[in-house]
Amino acid sequence: MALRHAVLAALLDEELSGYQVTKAFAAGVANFWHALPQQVYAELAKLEKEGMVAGREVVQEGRPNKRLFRVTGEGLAELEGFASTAAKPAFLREDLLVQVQAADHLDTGVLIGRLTERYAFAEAKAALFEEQLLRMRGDLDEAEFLLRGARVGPYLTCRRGRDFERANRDWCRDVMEVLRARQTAGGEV
Amino acid sequence: MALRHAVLAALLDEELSGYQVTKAFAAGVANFWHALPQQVYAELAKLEKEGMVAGREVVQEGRPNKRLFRVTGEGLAELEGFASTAAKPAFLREDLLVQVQAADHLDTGVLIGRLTERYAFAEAKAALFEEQLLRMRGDLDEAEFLLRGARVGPYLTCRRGRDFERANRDWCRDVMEVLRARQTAGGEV
DNA sequence: ACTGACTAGTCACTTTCTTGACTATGAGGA
DNA sequence: TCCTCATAGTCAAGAAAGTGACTAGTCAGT
Repeated sequence: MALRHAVLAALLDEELSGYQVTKAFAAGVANFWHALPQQVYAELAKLEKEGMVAGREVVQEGRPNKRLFRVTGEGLAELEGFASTAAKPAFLREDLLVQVQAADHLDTGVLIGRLTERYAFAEAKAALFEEQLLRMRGDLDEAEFLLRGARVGPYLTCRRGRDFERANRDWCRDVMEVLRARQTAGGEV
Repeated sequence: MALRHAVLAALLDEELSGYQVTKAFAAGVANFWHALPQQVYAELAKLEKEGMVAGREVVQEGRPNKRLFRVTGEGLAELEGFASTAAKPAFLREDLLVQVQAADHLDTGVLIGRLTERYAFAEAKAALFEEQLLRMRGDLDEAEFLLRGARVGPYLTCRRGRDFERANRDWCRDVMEVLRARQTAGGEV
């Protein structure tokens, strides 16, 4: 039941529409969680019913009206409660890891294909996070921003996202190297 | 539907009982996936019905009998199919990230508590993975093992698990440093 | 004699996540 | 004019994952 808390956390700093929250989750502001539009809207509806968020209709011209949500006092209390109970650590859960686990029994060429894809994805994602970090800290250098910046929470989670994807990228590179070296060595013998 | 493939991958190198697979998943051989006993047994039953794994009863003395499973040709084909379709990249999905995202609105002391817990957990997990790696490569040095060792798949995924937990540990440390520095700086102003 | 831990496994239930489709409106380009 | 994309959101159904409780025997320690 952490999706609700992720939604609350996303709404803390700004008033957003469901659509905007969705975007945030899709893009990678969801460096800290991931969810589809349907889940986001459903969760927002539940949160509103429970009084954790308050929505207000905004009439727009030239595009559909929207509802902006903000976190209420109760919502903040809920988040505080969540933060004060132990967080369960996440596990790595990647299809690619399962595939590499079976590497010795599968075709190396196919696997290298998967690794190449994941490498490119990780690289792109890391670059995206890096951009976000730059935007967030503006013209301050990182140390200064972390000490005196207004909101460091999103910055810190974004940094974790960046480093995670960098680690994925490096791991893909290393695994490909090993697989290629073994192919060559296998030929030698 | 990757649990089934994770189970298949776990059974590739050795014939295991459901209980042993469970252990593997619980401990951290599940560096690449995580599942509870109930899920493992249910998946094994399904896989057997579909002919992906074959079980055989082993009568034991002094302890309950068990059923050992091995992957069949069909099971291997299923894994090959899985490896040849694109792997969907995983996202970070940690309670603690959600909590840190909201850091600017929550009590720093409470958060540092969570971070300390996660730090210790990550440290312990990383050490465990490191031990496993040592066991797997025996007296060979890493480069030699990766080039000539019999089975490198599990080694490579375990290395990813270790590095993941190290990254978690380092991130926790950095976040705590930032939060503490800001508390002090806040007091100054 | 009792307690707790380990082996080996199962049932029932709930929550969460994912898939796929569908409603509208307006803007910009071929 | 038609097509596609972006905004803004909803419904229904199903697969996957997680929770809690429970059986039953063995072994080591207190």
